[in-house]
Amino acid sequence: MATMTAAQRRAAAKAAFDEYMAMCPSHQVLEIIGSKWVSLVLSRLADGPRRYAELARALPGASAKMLTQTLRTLERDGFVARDVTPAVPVQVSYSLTPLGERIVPLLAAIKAWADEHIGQIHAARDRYDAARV
Amino acid sequence: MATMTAAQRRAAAKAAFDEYMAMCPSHQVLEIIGSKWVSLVLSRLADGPRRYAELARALPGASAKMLTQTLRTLERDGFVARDVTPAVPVQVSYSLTPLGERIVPLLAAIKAWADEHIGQIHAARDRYDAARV
DNA sequence: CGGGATCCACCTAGATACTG
DNA sequence: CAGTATCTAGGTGGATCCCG
Repeated sequence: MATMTAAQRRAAAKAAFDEYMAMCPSHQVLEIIGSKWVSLVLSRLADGPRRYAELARALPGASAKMLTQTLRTLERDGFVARDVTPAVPVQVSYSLTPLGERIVPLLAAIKAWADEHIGQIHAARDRYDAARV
Repeated sequence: MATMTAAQRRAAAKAAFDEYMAMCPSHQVLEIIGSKWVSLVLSRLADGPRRYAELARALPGASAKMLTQTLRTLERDGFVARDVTPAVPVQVSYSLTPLGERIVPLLAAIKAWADEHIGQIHAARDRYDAARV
């Protein structure tokens, strides 16, 4: 119907925007590192290769499913390598690829910024929350 | 029961880990900027103050609810300022605070990294996907 | 204009159980 | 050891209606 033109136009704009978002490199990277367990896993692997169970022990908050999912995604994106040693029982080791090592400094930069400004963020939160009690 | 000791120990470790995560500055910052619309809103405001409707038009993919929610969170965290001009109808303008301006370079660094490495990520994805067809 | 409130559909993450 | 499969509850975002 003609009465839906405005809605349709909005839908088209939204679709185009979604497509743009999906293409935007910085948003894709943000989606990767913003994922809950990625930074933790990456920082563990930055110290050297780790086996699955070692990662699981180091990250008690992550369920096996999430850990596997995180590792699969990172493997797919080329940040980590998965090495299977056929043995009984099998041994699987994860390590950073060159690309994975290149993102470590970025993570470090984010951490440095966070450490420097987290106090201001908390102060702002306290102020905001106090204002609307 | 004594048989639950292992499970209890895991639960305790998870709780401690969750608490640590909640405290970790870099994870908090990652949670903020990893939020879907934050980087877009911030980049818009980096160019100067914008009114609510202007932001909504610039971000067709965001529903009014999400835009409001994003702006509220950013305001609470001290990144943006909300200025209300009492008029009929009322005018609300959003702008970056000094803290908000300080995060712009970090976002720029992420963008630079993303632009430089997105090709490798896509190549890795293609390789991974092709390998398991 | 700039939202708040409400309801709903979807997706995700966790728990559980099983396997090579 | 290193996962996979299934089920389900809870959270998240969208749509809609209403208000100052």
